[in-house]
Amino acid sequence: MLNANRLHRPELTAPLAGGDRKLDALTAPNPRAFPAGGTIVEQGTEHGFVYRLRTGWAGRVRALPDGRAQYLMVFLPGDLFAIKSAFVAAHPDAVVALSDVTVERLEQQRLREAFQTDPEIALRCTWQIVEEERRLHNWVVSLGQGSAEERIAHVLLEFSLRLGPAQGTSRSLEYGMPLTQDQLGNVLGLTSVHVNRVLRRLREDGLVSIRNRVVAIHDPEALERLAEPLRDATLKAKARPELAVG
Amino acid sequence: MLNANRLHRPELTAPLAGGDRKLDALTAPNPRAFPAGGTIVEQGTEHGFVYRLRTGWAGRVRALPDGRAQYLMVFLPGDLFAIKSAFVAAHPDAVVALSDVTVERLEQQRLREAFQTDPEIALRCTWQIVEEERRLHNWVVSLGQGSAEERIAHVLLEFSLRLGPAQGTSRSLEYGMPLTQDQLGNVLGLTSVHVNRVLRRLREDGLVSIRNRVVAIHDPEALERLAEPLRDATLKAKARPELAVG
DNA sequence: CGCCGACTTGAGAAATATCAATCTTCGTGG
DNA sequence: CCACGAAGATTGATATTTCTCAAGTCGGCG
Repeated sequence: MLNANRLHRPELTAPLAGGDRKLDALTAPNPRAFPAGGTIVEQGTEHGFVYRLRTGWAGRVRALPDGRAQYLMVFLPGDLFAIKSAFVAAHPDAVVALSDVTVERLEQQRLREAFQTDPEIALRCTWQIVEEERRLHNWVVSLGQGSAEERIAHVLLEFSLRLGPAQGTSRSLEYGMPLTQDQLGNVLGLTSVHVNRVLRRLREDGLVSIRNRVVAIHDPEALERLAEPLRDATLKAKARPELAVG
Repeated sequence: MLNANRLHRPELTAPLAGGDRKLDALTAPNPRAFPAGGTIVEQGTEHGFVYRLRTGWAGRVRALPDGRAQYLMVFLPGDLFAIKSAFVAAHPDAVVALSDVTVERLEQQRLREAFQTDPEIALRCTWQIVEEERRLHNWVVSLGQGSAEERIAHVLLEFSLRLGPAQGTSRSLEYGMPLTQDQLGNVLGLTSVHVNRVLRRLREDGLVSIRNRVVAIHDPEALERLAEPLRDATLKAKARPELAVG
């Protein structure tokens, strides 16, 4: 059975972990595997499933008609996606595998029923939706106001926080990160060349380095100082969304 | 009583309009007025209300510790906001009045009850949440990939579309728009100086002009051609979110 | 009248993109 | 085990976009 640790979810405190475990019961027996670069959910299709990422990284990406591309969300193990499709029509953007991944599928119909009868399930799903909005808000702030340096510092720290418990610490100072610099550019709204140059500067300044798909944070304080302006207040206050009592 | 037309919501087809009317019954008797620049919802506070914007423009804005600011959402008449606070803990960002506004307040408690018993209410609220995410996705694409010109063209067209029915056409070629160039910059992630220069170019090229808080679109086709790469597929397909049957 | 906020414009600086070569790594077939 | 090829990373030179700073200008309003 999956648990919060295996799912790498620092935020999943007890009630969320409970909901997460209960999702197992709704999960189709055999997880599906996709190779890096594969398309997990096609653009604009309707489909009867909600997904939970079991291993690997995935991302929602929008392809512009002229060839540009922009990632709209990065999913790490434990994240639910296409969750809103359980409640509304399909999303217009594809979800692709950023590394080799395995995903679990949940039938929309059964999830909807469980959502209405089981508060823990409802909390787990609601948390995902709210968390996703929080990330989008931060993303807008990052793209709108952050310099390349700030954006990169911020995103590397965010991944670190989200992966934290996987390494048994509250923050991973070293973690696997499958994105190419090109993909990182499409996450951050920068060209891969510029991502590369900024990463070099950060490496030369001893803040952080990426080698072999592994991020190593050498000076967490300095990196946080850099990303500080983009840091969202929710994290500072350690606030957690709580289900309002109906 | 409010109706879809007065609320300026092109998207509110019958079932949404029905939910909208039903919200009237949940609305506190006296709408509140705020002057331009006023704070409707303070940053980080808990409050027992959901709001519906009746007249004027408002925006959710994040202030960075170093003085920068970034808007996360622009609300037009008819929009519900702080809606998620009915289901989860408070949002960390303030909502401010971009013009003189009047807002209606809805008690969270009563809205939650109505949400669970009335499908039209549920649809109306769900639509708002999904719509907000759609806008955020487009915003990320715009900030991440759009040039200043594209972003400005795109946002002016978006406002036009959202206000459309107010002028009795499907698209307003002329509409009031209370944002200063400074605020527009904080929406688009640009400085007001640059916003100004780009607007001048667009004006000189005969695409669009802003005078006296009024946007006049002189060449809709050319403006759309400019914004085309940022246009979201949902609009092209005229897809509308539909409540899945539980 | 005179001030204040918003808009406008200019000059120059900084950030980021573009184009074009390498260089490295790594898997794969011979 | 090696050669090769492809994809990603790195770097340089240059162009473009956007910002910064500074100085007006314009229009409404007390």
